[in-house]
Amino acid sequence: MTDEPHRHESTPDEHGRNRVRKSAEAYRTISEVADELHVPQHVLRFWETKFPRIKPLKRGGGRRYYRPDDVLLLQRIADLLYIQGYTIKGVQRLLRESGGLLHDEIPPASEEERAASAAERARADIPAPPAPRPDRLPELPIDPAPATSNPGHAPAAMPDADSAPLERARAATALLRAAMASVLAELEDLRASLDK
DNA sequence: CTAAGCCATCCTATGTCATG
DNA sequence: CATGACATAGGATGGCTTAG
Repeated sequence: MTDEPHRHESTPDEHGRNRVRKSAEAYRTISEVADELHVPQHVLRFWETKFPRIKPLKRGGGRRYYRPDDVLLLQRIADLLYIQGYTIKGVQRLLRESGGLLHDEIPPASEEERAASAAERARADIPAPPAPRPDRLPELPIDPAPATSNPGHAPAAMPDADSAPLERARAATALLRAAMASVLAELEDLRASLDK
């Protein structure tokens, strides 16, 4: 089979690099996916070992080519891990329990799942991991990726499809940044007073 | 016998480095 | 860009000893 991953026209990316812009259906290399998700490459490989459902195409030399489906799934995993605060186990269970459902259909944090995940955390005594300051950060429900409910059509991957959850994630990130900046300022003050 | 304290080991979720 | 080995920090777990 000549499953040559298809590329598309080339345009400079936001960094000015002349990067190949791919269509929604295009296959992506690990570096592209890592860039897109803001996750280091080794983390993607690590996830591959933890989530058997992540199965990028491998071509000669062992190079990975991620399908849009894979990218979506990875996006969802990243969201659950980093935004929702699930553990890998929790995400694994979500995927398992969601049966055949994939990325765009991972049960949007039903009460049971929330409870199960909370129970798991309680058992492990995990304090709501990336411990976003509860008094400041907005609740980010596992988005049901509503826009993706156009079965058989353009992959949910692309911009508008997921923009709402993306916006929420961005808002949360901005708040986190602000919180971290103030913590950093405090630490610097402390250090300054210690240096005296 | 039981509770408490200490220590070693394992696990998790990455991160780093070497090498191909 | 790939794989694999090793490192890390914090928490969980289990075994052993000691004191009441």
